[in-house]
Amino acid sequence: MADAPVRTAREHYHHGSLREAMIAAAEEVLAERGLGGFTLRECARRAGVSPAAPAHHFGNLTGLLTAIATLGFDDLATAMEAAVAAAQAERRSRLAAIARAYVETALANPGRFRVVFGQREMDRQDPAFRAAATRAFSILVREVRLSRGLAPPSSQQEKPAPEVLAPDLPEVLLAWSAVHGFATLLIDGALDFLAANGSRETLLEAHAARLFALLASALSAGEGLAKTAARD
Amino acid sequence: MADAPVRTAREHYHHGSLREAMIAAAEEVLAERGLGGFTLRECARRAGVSPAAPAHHFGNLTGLLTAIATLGFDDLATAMEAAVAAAQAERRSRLAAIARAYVETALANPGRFRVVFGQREMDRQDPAFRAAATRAFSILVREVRLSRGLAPPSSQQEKPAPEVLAPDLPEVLLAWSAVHGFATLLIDGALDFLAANGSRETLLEAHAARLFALLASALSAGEGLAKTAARD
DNA sequence: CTCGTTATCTTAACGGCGTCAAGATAATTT
DNA sequence: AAATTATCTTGACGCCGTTAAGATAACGAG
Repeated sequence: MADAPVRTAREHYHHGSLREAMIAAAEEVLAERGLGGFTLRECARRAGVSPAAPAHHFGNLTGLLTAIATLGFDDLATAMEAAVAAAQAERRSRLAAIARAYVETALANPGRFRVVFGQREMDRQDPAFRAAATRAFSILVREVRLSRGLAPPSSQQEKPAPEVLAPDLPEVLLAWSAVHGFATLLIDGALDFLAANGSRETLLEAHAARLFALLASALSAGEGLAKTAARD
Repeated sequence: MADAPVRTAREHYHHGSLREAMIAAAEEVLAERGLGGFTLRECARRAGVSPAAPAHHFGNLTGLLTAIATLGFDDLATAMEAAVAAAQAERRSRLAAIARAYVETALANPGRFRVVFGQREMDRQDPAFRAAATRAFSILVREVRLSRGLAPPSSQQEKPAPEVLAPDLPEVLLAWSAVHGFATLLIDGALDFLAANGSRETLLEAHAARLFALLASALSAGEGLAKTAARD
């Protein structure tokens, strides 16, 4: 909750830092009730403010969701970087580490994760959002290349022009799709039938290792892919 | 639209076949406005009926969505079977065919696909829904096993006890995750930055073949996986 | 065929939602 | 000190899902 206003200001007519308070409230509501129970009015209520107040800061609900999505994407990128840093060991384990970080982030707050991927109307063209998305994607591209024994793209190349990563695009897409799909299936409950009565965290623990190992071996085996795919 | 009532009955007090009419209207709304613009009242309106009428047939919105999800899962399974039948050629192309069918189904009506995977509250315990889900999953399990040169599980085994497919579970999960993730990323617009100004169908055409080939080779290469995965 | 019973649908209302227009109040600039 | 601007409240609008009460049709039993 954290009284964000710089100094008191709660009972003042002007809130003082409503933007931060709204975002904090929104994250709270998402964690507590999920995306389904997410409401602009409820966020305003928790920020101690009238339903119309947020309009000036975010325009409308879409604006608030875009802000949340941007933060969520940033956290995703941060979690991935942290995971890589913690497991610099071997190429294969780096990829598994970011995969695990990705899924764990999704599972830790599914509502937030759903906002990031636009399950509710938001502005994917927003510059800040695009920057966060690009950052996360660049990490993935870099790690996929590393895992295949290739040089990562120059870090100057902030905006990954599609041509630059073209040769690795299938591998990157496979990695992202597999990890994102696993995360999505998990938080949507589509895999619950696999766990007699365990939680989704249990499901993750049970299958993540083998799944990511399989993915990693698929990517490195792909070095000779062109032929392999055509072989049979 | 299709005037479903068995005979006239449109201006009658009793609709006659409201259940079917509601489902048809719901599919229409989903196709037209997506899940975001989906509304029980709008469906009732199109069925030519008061907002309270559907309650008797579906209980509430959740009931309607569960019915839609069941049909959607069934169509998914049917599309996969049809794709396999059309491409019986070779093991590898069978898997690519169902993968393509899966993604194309998602792309053809994203709103419907989102309902199937519970982006809006529904009853995943509903027996009819579970049956449809099990059917689709069984197809995937069978095809993954076939692609690895193994005998498919006996078709008697309608309900795939987790133990039965345990040895292949990582492969099945990778396949499902990759395909589902690709479909999800596509319909959520997360991959739009890859297409300068093309449609999502263009994106699919551009990347599906290489992506699915890579996936297929990953699965068959996994025959020696046990050791690889255990090594950690 | 008639009559009660049951299934189906309508009307009217409730509270909650996102959003907008008008006005009040504080902060900031001039 | 006054004027301007930014911020927030109030009150209203239309739409939403759901419910309760009553109207109407279909149906089975006598």
